[in-house]
Amino acid sequence: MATIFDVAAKAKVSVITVSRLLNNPSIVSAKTAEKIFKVMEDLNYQPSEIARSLVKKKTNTIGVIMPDVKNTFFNSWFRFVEDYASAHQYNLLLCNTDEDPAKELKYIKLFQAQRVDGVLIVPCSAKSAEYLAKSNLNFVLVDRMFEKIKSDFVITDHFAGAFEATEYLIKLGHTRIAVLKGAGELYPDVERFRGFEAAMKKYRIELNDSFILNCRFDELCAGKTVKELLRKKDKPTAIFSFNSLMMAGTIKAVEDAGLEIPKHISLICFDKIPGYNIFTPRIASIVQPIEQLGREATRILIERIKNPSTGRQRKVVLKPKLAAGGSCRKI
Amino acid sequence: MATIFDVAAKAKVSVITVSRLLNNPSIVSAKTAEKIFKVMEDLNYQPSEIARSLVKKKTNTIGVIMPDVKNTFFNSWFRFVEDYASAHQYNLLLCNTDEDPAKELKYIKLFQAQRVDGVLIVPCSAKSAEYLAKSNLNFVLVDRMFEKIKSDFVITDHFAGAFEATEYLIKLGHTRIAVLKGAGELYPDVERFRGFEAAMKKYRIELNDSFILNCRFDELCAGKTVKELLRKKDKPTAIFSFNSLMMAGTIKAVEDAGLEIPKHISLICFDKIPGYNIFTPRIASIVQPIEQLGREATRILIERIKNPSTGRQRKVVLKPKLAAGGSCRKI
DNA sequence: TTGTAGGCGTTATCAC
DNA sequence: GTGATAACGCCTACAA
Repeated sequence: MATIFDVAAKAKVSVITVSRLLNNPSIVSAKTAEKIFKVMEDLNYQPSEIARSLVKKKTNTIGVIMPDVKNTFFNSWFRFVEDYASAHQYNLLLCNTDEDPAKELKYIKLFQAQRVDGVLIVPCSAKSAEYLAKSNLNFVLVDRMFEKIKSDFVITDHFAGAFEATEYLIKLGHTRIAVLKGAGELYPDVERFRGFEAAMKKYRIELNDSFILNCRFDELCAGKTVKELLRKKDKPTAIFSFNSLMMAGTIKAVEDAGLEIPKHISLICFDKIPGYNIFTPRIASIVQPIEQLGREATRILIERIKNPSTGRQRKVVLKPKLAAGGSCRKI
Repeated sequence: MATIFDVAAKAKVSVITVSRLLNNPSIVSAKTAEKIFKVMEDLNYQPSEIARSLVKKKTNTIGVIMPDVKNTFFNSWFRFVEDYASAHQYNLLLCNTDEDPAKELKYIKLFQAQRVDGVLIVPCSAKSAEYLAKSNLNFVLVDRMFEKIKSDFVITDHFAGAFEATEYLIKLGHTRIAVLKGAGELYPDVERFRGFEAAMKKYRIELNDSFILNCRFDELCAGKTVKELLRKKDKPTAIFSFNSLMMAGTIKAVEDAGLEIPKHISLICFDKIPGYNIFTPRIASIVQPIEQLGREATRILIERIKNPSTGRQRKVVLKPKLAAGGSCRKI
């Protein structure tokens, strides 16, 4: 690959003139500029961002860490990030953690070594966030935050979303509501459960332990769990799933049990299920403001990159929206 | 961020000793090594991959260019790429083209400037591939190829897949088969149509022009197109969609028209539709070997990166598989 | 086993 | 308006 020296030599100017043409074209004479441009063309010269990064101490790269691009929620979020980043001349390095804290930490260190200008992360462990906070990296937590860690974050108001969904069911007459939640300490999950509890409390409905179901955030586990639930005598009239994949498993289990939606059971969940637009009835869901989650997070990160000294913590909490659907019925 | 000099100074050794510890630990004495490691820890030192790349002329980065990560097919492909790449110490830069040739070329040049070691691309234009072929970049075309361009590629046998799907319908007794294809010159689309034609010809079924429908590869267009199709007197008994998003649109149009699947109309398509596992009946589909498409492409690319001189063109053509489903009925 | 000098491709600094 | 030189952080010779 041609270097700036080759260009300079062939154009019979000094290296620095070529460099200036690239970075500050106005101070190079038109004649010289034209000559150099031609040589660049001939040599198909592309300035090395590597070398440039080395001296500028800036890579114009943002590292993105998320659980899994296969998840509709995350890949659609990623596109909004990309659009904003790309419009501001930033490239994206992408890594998936599969909710594995070890992978996560590994990737963070990798980004550090790559000297990315900033990190956008949907963290799966408080440890990573702590590491980031102690590091010199600019970063923004997305979708999940940790009380004890002071950092910028952009999240959805999971509490409000779950509260609204629960209230929606209650107002339709449901009291026997099962929730499908994760077993761990993930921020959204914990908040959502708090929202659920709060709504139940507000309407003085007692929680039924056998309706509070912990499982992995995937179809398989949800399918099994719901299948068991539906075998019991004591059935819920509605199921609220904290995750769309678990809802997919739920739907299958419900159909396998020969029950109809919403005739025998009402369903609602967080995020749209994959293929939500062809599935009938439309599953009611709490829709997160994905576009803002992507755009705002990236905007804030770039802001911080440009002005790292700012001590002020940027906290963005976005309201989700309830999208009603035929999957919930009045009883 | 601490540099190798800081580490060397604090550990009271020379820079090169630190460097060696990083690159060839065995030739550094255990005592010195320990001392240096401790300092690294203290300083939270991460060697700069930027500087390293500059001197090694190697970035350990692979650039990935694809139409859209939101598409299930591509994001699942990407994960296989990531797994393989990550296991071989390569990082991934990701860009989406939205099938826009201008964006595509822009991203290729960007990768060139970033000095990525190689490019994995699902190209949307022959021009990009030509540019790549003329450039000094290592690259592998994925899912799509161009006859006139000599390059490594890993693709699915689209012709065979479409042939099999069509034959499947024919053997079920269908002759009035509509195809939903793209309007452009995209390799998979062209090949699939050839496969469709070949199967029809084999069974001496005449093509009906009004059953050959061109549209964009999205739900909306497919929905509209199929809606119109179903309003006509002359209806097909089966629809074969070349893309899963178009199939989603088709399903909606079919349901809107009050038709039942597969009672009134049989459906089959390429790739799994989003939410395929909860939709009933299961839509029959031609399943591409995504894992191999990801793994093989990455493997070949890395092979070429390690041995760029090899002139031999690596061509991998993978067979897709027909996954039957309740969406097709015998007539 | 450890160290010195030079170079990777660019830009910043100071000169002309 | 243009140019020489040092610096960015690391590694590859070659020496000791």
